[in-house]
Amino acid sequence: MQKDITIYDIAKELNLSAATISRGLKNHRSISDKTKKRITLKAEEMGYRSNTFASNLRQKTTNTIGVIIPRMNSNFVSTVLTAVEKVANDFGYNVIISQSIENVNKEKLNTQTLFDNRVDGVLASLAYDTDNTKHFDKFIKKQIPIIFFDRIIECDDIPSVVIDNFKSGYDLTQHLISQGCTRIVHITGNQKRNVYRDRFKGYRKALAEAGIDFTDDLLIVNKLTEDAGIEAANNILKMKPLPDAIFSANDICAASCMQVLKQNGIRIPDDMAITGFNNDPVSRLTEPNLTTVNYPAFRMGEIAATNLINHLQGVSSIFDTHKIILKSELLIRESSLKKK
Amino acid sequence: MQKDITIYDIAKELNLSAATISRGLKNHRSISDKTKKRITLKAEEMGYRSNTFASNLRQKTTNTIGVIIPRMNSNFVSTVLTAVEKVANDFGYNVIISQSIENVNKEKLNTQTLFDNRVDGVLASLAYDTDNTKHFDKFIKKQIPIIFFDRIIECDDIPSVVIDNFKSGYDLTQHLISQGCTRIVHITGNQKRNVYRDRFKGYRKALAEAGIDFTDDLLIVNKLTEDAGIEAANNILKMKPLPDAIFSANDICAASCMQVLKQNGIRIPDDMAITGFNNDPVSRLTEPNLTTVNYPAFRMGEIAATNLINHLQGVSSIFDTHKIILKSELLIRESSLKKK
DNA sequence: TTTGATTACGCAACCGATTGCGTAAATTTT
DNA sequence: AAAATTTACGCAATCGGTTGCGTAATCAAA
Repeated sequence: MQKDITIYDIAKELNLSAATISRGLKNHRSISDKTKKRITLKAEEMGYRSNTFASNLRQKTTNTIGVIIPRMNSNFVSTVLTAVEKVANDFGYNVIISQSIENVNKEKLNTQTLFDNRVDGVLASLAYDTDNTKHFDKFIKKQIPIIFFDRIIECDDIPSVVIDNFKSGYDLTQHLISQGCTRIVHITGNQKRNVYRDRFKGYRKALAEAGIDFTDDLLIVNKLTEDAGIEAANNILKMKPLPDAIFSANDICAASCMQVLKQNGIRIPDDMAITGFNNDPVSRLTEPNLTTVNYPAFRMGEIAATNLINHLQGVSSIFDTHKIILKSELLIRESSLKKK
Repeated sequence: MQKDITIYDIAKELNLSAATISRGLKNHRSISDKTKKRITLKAEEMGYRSNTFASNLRQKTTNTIGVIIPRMNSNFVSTVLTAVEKVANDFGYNVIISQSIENVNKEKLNTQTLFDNRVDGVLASLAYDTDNTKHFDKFIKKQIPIIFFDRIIECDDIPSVVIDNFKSGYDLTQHLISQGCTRIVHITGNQKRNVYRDRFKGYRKALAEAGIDFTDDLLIVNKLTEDAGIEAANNILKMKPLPDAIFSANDICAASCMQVLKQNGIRIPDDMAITGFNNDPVSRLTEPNLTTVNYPAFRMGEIAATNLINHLQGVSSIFDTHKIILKSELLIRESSLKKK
């Protein structure tokens, strides 16, 4: 295992100083073109690679952005991450990803890890039960920029990128009502989380506008997992009278729920219409296909990462825009289309 | 934005040397317990955080492991990553994840990035078309340990963690044959990739043992995506005579394929049995549920990461075991159970 | 009380790149 | 040709922990 080549080694070979090598490699203007060429050539020849740590230590910057997400095993999150990684790489940034497993305490640990790793900026989508942003204060104090995406908390110091969950919830519900549904169950997640809270509000508003009463027994709050969908279905089957529609706050839960209902002889959408949320691939595999809301995941990751990096590079400030709302659209499929 | 606290600041406050602070914080035995306590307390009080770069620079180690994966948006990969992250965190390691997007060239770039970031070790699952390990040589030269998992290339210098794809392919096919199927289509991926090649071999062997001829028109090679499944189904529908079973090398493709077949009046499993691979959640959402092979994803990530870190810490060597084969099991569900 | 062993800590060099300041050489201006 | 600029580069300090070696102080043994 040979020793690493440093700028000092190159300097010695070329009878130059390390300072000149450093400047030459960074294309500094005070180095003549001829010398620059000699330097880069020699560096290449010797197999030089810059030592990030020495550089970071001196420059107090890491060219790394940290991302906190609840979990990465959803189509939505992995798509966002793909976009973030792409943008970051294009700008020469590295990405550190950490999962909170939907747990505030793990999320707090994650912020600490990212902080200790001195990330230049942070992108975060919050855990189920995160209800304040105190654990992000350390970043703010050090003026390390943060952008929340999707699962956010409104907060003066932290801008965010989201979709209009309220409107989407409203649109979905209105669609169900337009199909003649009046007894619509809503399956959702922890109401601390903006996305679920807002969808629920949209649902309430649509009901109210249609003059339909809302009663608590129509609301199911769970983890929105595959298993939770099965359990929800079993509870729904016990309801009297049976509901005529279900609006689940994600596709996975809607899909497993639908399956159990079908197994119990419920015809979808005739006996019961179902809608999901997210446009996850499973929404296209259920039978009937699931009506859902398309979520611009890639775009969201792209925008969040681009804004963060532009801020870091002084191109623009993340504080120029406090909240960016992306367009989401209703995808009406057979699971909610009652035959006339 | 206040200045960062360093060990020198703590040293000044306590009238000690920086060396003592450094040792005290690392619980070095040559520092008295009383002094250690004073140090840790003061450090806490002053809000000290260690500067990783200074430390890395000096120690020539980064406590970071790099992971290369084709994509993270599959249940299998995200589960592996979750396990890797968990193990790494438990041992105080950081994880850098990079996606090759199933592309050798991107994979090569990724190895370079990880190399430049001086990761202490590497875990990799190879892209579709990777057919040699030359781009990993730089790690080997520097004695940076690598472990391949799942998508591997047999190679003397790089140990791996896998499942027995050959046996699983064999078992699945034998199961289909036991159900009376004789004309079994195999949908698979790039044959450069061990996982697909081995499953195919298992399939061939089961056929041969049952005295069933294999003909090329029963083989469909594609990207195993949702769309590829749809296309495959359309091609299968044109086959004369129709096959009586399909063995798809993953669940996603099997699921979308099944859907199209059903829409065209094919009854599953009576007209055509279908099996997938991976035990992806979608395998439980199709109707009928998909027969598949359970993949110990979490365990695989756990083992790969643990072995790598143990090697880094000198506890054991990754070269003790050249290849670890995890147990995978056939999950027989309705999609392949022909009624008698 | 003296000697030898042990404990507890400090000194200073180092890791490798960066950068403000200084200067010799080259070039332009008067 | 002398003076004023400009060009091109070097010196040396710096970033913050780490660690081999050295030593004063404490303690046990003789």
